Amino acid sequence: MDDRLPELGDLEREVMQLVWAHGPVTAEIVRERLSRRLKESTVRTVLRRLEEKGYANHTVDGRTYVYHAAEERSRVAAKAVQRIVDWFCNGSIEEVLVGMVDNKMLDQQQLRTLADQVAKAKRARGVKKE
Amino acid sequence: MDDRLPELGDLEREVMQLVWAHGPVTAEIVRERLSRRLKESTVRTVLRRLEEKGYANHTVDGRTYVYHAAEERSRVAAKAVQRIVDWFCNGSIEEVLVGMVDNKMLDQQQLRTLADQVAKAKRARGVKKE
DNA sequence: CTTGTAACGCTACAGACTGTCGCATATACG
DNA sequence: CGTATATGCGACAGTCTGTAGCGTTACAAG
Repeated sequence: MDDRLPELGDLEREVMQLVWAHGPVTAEIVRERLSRRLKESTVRTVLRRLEEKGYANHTVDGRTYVYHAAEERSRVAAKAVQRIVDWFCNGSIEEVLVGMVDNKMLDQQQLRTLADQVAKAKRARGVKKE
Repeated sequence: MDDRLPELGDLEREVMQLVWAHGPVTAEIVRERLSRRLKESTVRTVLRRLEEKGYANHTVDGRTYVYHAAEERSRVAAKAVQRIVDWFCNGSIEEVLVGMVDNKMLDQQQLRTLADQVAKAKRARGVKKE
């Protein structure tokens, strides 16, 4: 449940962005949307590796592979953050948040608003998911 | 001011932990504290690379190099998180935080307490630093 | 001044990971 | 059955990381 997803390279990350952004996609679709112009085989290799790494799944439609994100973007982000926290702050999320405030990446105003948003979101969803 | 620090390998990270934990250190000190038993040259190489990457500085004491962390641990962590946020959430910290709550890494209770702590910390320090 | 010793940086090297493909293969369609 | 197309596999170069040997330099004792 808390499987550590391997890190991604730049291209891999860009591809995942697309998968997350435009729902299930084929290698061809990804190729088109991609900023860089790459060969299909390149795209397919990346997609395959993404699957090996556990970031994506694929289903078959006719003879075409359709790739889906294996995990929600926010979930992956959360895990990545969790790892950072474990590495640099002995697991203290507080420390990171404080650091972010110190770094002007986040101010108390935002943090507070956030707490409310989260509380609301949880209340709205908590019922049907738990 | 928002220089992107390169990522660290496992050993590099472990060494940085030591630098942060036991203030300024020499290669020898690091070597002793390190879990793995490594050659001095190895440790020195890592320290040097850490400096090249901008994570550490060194001053000279006699003929010995003393390494200091170039940035606070919490600051580095914050930047790392910032990067995650940029990559996976279009810069929306909220999304990550929400993801963390969804993922049970953080609950509203904690978030709220956090907001208070931060506010207090900022008030206590804000005066003399700004 | 010469030499032993300790600390340093430089260079190297193998293994992993990543970006990029070419190519042999399999399969739906006419 | 042959052609086109989508697939996976294998490959290769470049980079990063862990790990270390070695030549060099500076300080201390003889």
